[in-house]
Amino acid sequence: MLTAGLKTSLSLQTLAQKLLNIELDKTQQVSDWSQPLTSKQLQYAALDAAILLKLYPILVKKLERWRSLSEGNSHLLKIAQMEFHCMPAVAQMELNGMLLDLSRWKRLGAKLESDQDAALHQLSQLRIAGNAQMSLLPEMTDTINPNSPQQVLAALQAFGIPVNSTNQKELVPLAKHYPVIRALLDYRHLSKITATFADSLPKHIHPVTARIHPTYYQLGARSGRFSCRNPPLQTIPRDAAARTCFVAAPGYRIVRADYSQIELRIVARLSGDAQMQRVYRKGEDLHRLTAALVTGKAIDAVSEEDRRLAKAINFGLIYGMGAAKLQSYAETKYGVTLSLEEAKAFRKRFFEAYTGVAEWHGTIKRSYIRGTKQSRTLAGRRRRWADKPRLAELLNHPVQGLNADITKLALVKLNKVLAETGAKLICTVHDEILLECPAVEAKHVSDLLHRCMIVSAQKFLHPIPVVVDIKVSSSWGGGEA
DNA sequence: GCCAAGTGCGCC
DNA sequence: AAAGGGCGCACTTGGC
Repeated sequence: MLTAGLKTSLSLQTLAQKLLNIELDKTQQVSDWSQPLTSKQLQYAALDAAILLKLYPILVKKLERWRSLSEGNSHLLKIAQMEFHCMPAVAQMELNGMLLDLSRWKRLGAKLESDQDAALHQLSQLRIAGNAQMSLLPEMTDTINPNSPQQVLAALQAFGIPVNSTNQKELVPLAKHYPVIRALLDYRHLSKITATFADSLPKHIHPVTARIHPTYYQLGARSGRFSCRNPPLQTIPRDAAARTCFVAAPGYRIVRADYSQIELRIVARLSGDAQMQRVYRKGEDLHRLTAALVTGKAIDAVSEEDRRLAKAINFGLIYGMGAAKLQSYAETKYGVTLSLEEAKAFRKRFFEAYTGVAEWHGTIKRSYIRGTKQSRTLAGRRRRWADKPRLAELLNHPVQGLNADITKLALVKLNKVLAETGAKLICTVHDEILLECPAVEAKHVSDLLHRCMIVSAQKFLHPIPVVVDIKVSSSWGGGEA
């Protein structure tokens, strides 16, 4: 069950070969280990461990050699050591796993399935406006597969709906004009959720522990983030209906904490942008400020829709999104309709208002033009590219990567202080950490978690304030501060 | 039947 | 001048 470890791209065999000039005979690896071990197997196992001692000093030297002058001469050994110290936390997460309220989950699954059937039925009933004689979808659902992009596209085009693709980006703007597209999107959403989550999660319940133990890949993402599989607990739908099914054991509570707007705070820190710094230092709302700046309204006149627009702008533009993508992103993810001209104008005003961000982009653009093939976070984490990276990758890595550094540092600190409590680490989702602890300890444990996360982020974000939202409840959903 | 690539979409 | 990033999974498609 426990598979924790730094799963790297280099095998031990390769390392031994390259650095020690030793050929490891791996033929024993696939031998039968269930019987009493042969002397060959014992030798193989011992050598596999002994080789690590020889590799250690060589690898440490290599890590020390990689210094970055621009980042206070920090070397890679530091970030590597943080990864090493993070490993026990990862092992704990996998071992502890999460508890799923199976009957609740199955009730939710049944509801989703009936909703899905209803959506499919609606799809078959709907007639296209202006084409009342023609029933698009009996044909569509009887003879074509609604999961086939090819067939769906052909059907939509046959009825004169102007689309080139059937993805959300194309369909969402059309949903308000064509009920059939609304129904199709509803169906697809429900079928995604039922297939990927409702049906699959119960299969991952461990027969002995009755809990779900996914695999966390400590360096699963090139940014330094974790990835998570079997099942992917980092992609559980965020609505309460799904997350309240992940529960604490009887007598226990789930304590969860997440960083508030961590990526935007990192941008404020890295760019030194005056407006962003000011808004965070005053504890104000960055999205409202952006809304005011791009629409020209006074802060108090900003509507909820303006604020949603601003979220799309903030999250999109800091990583170099263009006007056309901003337009469809705002529509698809935030339900805000923009013309291309508006998108262009907002993009322009965003960079006029946040001049520090514009300059930060300029700096990265220059290194992009110089053809750089690597990027570092403030903590010293390095990402390298075999070929020339895209600009957006260079813009993103210092931010997403530092978020990973901060969360991992928090896990390291947490592992130390949690030992004296009954709390168990059960999950982490990029900027969020979940613990499960005896109810009586919940207050104490949430204070510890809060402290660890704040201190870790402050180390890099100072003087930008750090905010951690923390909730205690009997499940992953709901809960109170 | 299997496999790899492509499409689409869940999360941060 | 312009260019969002990072994942994992279900399903189809096209080839064997």
